[in-house]
Amino acid sequence: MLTPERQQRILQSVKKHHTVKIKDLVDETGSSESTIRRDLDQLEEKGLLQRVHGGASMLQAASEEPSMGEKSTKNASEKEKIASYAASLVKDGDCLFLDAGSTTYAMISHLQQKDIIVVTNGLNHLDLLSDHQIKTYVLGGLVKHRTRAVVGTGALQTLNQYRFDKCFVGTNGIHMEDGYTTPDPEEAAIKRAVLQHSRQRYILADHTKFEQVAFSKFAELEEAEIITNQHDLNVDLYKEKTIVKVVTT
Amino acid sequence: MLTPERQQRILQSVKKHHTVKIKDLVDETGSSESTIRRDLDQLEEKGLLQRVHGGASMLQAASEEPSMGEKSTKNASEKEKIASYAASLVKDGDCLFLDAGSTTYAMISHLQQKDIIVVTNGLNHLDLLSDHQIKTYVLGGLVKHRTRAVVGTGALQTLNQYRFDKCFVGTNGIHMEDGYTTPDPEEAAIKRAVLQHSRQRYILADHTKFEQVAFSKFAELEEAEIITNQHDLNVDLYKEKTIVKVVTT
DNA sequence: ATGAATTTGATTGTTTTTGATTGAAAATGA
DNA sequence: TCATTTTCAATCAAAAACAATCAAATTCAT
Repeated sequence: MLTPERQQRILQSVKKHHTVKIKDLVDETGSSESTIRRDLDQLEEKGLLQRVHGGASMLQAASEEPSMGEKSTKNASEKEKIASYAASLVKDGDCLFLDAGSTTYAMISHLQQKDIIVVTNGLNHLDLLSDHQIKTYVLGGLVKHRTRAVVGTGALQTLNQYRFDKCFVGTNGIHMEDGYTTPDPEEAAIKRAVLQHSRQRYILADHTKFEQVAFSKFAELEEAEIITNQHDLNVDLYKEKTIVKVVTT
Repeated sequence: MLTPERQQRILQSVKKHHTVKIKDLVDETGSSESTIRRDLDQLEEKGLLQRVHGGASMLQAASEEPSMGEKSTKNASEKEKIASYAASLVKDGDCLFLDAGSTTYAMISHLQQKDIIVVTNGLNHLDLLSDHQIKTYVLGGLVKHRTRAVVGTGALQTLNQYRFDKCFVGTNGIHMEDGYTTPDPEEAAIKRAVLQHSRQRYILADHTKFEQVAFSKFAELEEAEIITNQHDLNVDLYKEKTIVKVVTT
């Protein structure tokens, strides 16, 4: 692969995901770590991205949509921790569902070399899953452009064909009375169906999601375990209703 | 091979792939490395491409996503011409299927601002479709990493839910006796099912696909119209079996 | 046809790029 | 905090690509 092409791919990847790990770039391009490192140095020199420990991220100035961009980068390290722990729960031979969303996306890098089958409705996930040679099924249905998720009745029907050992689902709100909620009714329908078809059910949520309520409810607290990170809020109350794993490291 | 012809081929190759390796150009033209090197130097001198270590790439200015306006004017590649014509067949209100593959991919840019619904099994298509805000459904099923297509029984079942006004399908081989063929049986199965569910059926194929036979047959010649570009081969024989549109402009 | 001019392909030694290695630095986890 | 793991920067040898050169082949003009 020629240098300009490789660097172009790197830039695209950074633009698309806001942050990339060197390891993922190595997988994606097939080049060595040294080469990627040199590329990143050059690209930073040109002011096209920002080097960070373990990879690279977009420049602050260049992030066009402050709302969306910030949202997905802000709690990146916390999401990474949650994702890392979640991935450690996955065993060889598992068949799992990965919800669309940035936290579940972060899981993928930690799943490599596991002999598993992944089903997902997150279109952004597919690139990385391909890179890691993970056997992947995608739900069929309407493509939601904003969230890059597959939704709709078609997706629900596709889901009926599958049963999962474990599922990892994101949420926008966790609340004692109102359970798990998300803004989009169609995505909620998917999440609901996924939970119904899975033996073990995990909700991935950083601390900003607690005590929040969004429009569409997709499950009661008891119906899934919560994986979250450490924060001020005391989660003992929630622990009375379901298992809550607080990832500390 | 004559010098102007060779350099023309080089330019085409650069335009097509954005970057080319010298080795590939050597294989493609049958000339020696030295000659190619000299050609590249000259072409760079003229400002028609950019030399990079190991090959050449398009000029920075042109390497940005070419806007559709200029693309459709003169120097459109053969694939572009086919894609452009195919897109012109699409009318407001149509529901259509776009096969995975580069020619159908090229159609997408020409579909903007049409009020249509697109169904596809090509994962690479989704980004562009999203960009153009085209209402899109994706087939569900196994993700074929190499071709970035969705295949498998799941996809076939999903297909049963849809009926198309028009479908645009790629192929690897077109042959008088053996009909339309493609190397992968699973992708062939998809193509077959798509044709069955569509009112009007178009096969997109540049001239290299004629008189070729691949492993898996997915339809007889009569079952679809062919859209191709102009070339030496006389297609009258094929016209006895089905409609063949030869795109000239 | 003959000789000059041009183009081509092979060869040479040089430069650039690449990937692996190593010890230092940073992040992580207890 | 300290030990462990991960990432980093620097270095180096191998590989790939390069520019320069030259002889053979081709083309062209006379």
